[in-house]
Amino acid sequence: MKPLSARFYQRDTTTVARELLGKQLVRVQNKKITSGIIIETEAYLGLDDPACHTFGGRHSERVKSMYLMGGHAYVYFIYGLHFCFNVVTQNQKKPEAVLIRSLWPVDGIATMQKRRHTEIIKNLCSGPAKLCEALGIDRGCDGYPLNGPQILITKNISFKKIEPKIVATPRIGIDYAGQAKTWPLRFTLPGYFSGRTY
DNA sequence: TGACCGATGAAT
DNA sequence: TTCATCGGTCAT
Repeated sequence: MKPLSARFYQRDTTTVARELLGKQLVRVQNKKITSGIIIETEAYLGLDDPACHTFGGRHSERVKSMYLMGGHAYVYFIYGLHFCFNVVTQNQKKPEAVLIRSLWPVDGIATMQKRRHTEIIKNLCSGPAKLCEALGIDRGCDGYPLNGPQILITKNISFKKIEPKIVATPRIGIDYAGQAKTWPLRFTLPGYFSGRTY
């Protein structure tokens, strides 16, 4: 399992959000491996994006990881009970990120079922907070590099195969963001995994 | 110090 | 569609 290079992340955020589809997110914790194929992402475009936590150059303690070089994790706590996992993109001058919204479970499914308190496969990683719980990702993972050993992202399905299937839609849960709520920055693979175990 | 609100999930 | 639930943010 060779992790993606840092250069993969240090590019245009929308491009990274699209190309992360079909990649495999791997979490190693207490010698337990859980992983899944990324099937839904959202791009957050930094200083000029009203939906982004760094909009207008906000630089609080919570978002400090977004100012790391591309290739690190940004994990934050939301709604008083959930965590969301993001991949930092670009560079320190461009604090942008990609929210990972759902996975197709691959490794460690029994572990995920235990952590999620459900046997139902489709409920394990089908949401940003669900996949964090299934993979054991919390605020302690904030700022981790994405080339291991605790968290890494590897190639899996070729992007050429994925690309024709990608559908772009507006992002979820950002009604406050004015015009930006219509920007097509959410990327999914509708039906791609139907007929499989997901 | 305090009010407000959220990149959600689960039950209804 | 409703609500649980509390940290982050920003205005006092």
